[in-house]
Amino acid sequence: MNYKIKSRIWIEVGNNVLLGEGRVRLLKAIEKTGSLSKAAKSLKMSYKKAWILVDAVNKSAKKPVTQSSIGGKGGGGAKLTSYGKDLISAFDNINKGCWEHLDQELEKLYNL
Amino acid sequence: MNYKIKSRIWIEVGNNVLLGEGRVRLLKAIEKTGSLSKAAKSLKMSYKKAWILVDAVNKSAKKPVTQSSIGGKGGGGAKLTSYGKDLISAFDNINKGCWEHLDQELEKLYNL
DNA sequence: TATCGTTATATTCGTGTGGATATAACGACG
DNA sequence: CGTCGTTATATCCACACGAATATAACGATA
Repeated sequence: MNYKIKSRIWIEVGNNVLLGEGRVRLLKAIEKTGSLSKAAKSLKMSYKKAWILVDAVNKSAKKPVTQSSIGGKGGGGAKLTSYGKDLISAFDNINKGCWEHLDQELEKLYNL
Repeated sequence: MNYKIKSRIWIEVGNNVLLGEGRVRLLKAIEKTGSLSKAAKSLKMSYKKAWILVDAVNKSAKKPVTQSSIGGKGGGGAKLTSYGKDLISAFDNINKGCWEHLDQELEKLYNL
């Protein structure tokens, strides 16, 4: 009866959260805009929160996920490392697989 | 490198959350203790929060998930309906399947 | 060398969430 | 008929979290 199965997945390394859906959204926005402040604005998120998230990602990851520059043309900016892009691809792949798996499980609720 | 993929799933009906991991834990505690207050205590949860959760479950579900009585021997109590037990079984089944699926996906992170 | 937009960081403030508390109603039972 | 432990509900309060704000540092470029 109109059931939906929803999910949130995240990747931990040690005791720290490395990537979750919110962090991935933010990283993608950085990739698109080339700046942390613009990325935050595009997601209607405060700069502070965005900065804390990116900082946490880089502290948990084995290699830097973003590379930022201060000053210079346009005031500076931030972009993803190729390692960061690889992580995002892996996360998206796993997350999509999870959704598809759960969609198939919906039938287990049909008679309830 | 010591990656873990974690997940939370929940079932929605319409726009309301029907069951999530916390609610299932609470319902199982009710089944075990026969009382909402004892269930809350066993989970170190306030009675208020427990009551609100159970109320939300019953309001979202098509049929009652718990049945409670006030007064009488022992002051009253709460127990699961057979419909409630079926829902919990389905949830556990789907959740366990999700974990196993994600465990297999871990290999996608091995080289990162 | 002044300007500009960004990164990076501290501080203050409002708000919503949960915890603690209080209380009424209830019904079996001694 | 009084006691008891529970369900059900309202009220108050503390704390954590995010939003908003302020400010310093930075480097290319005009």
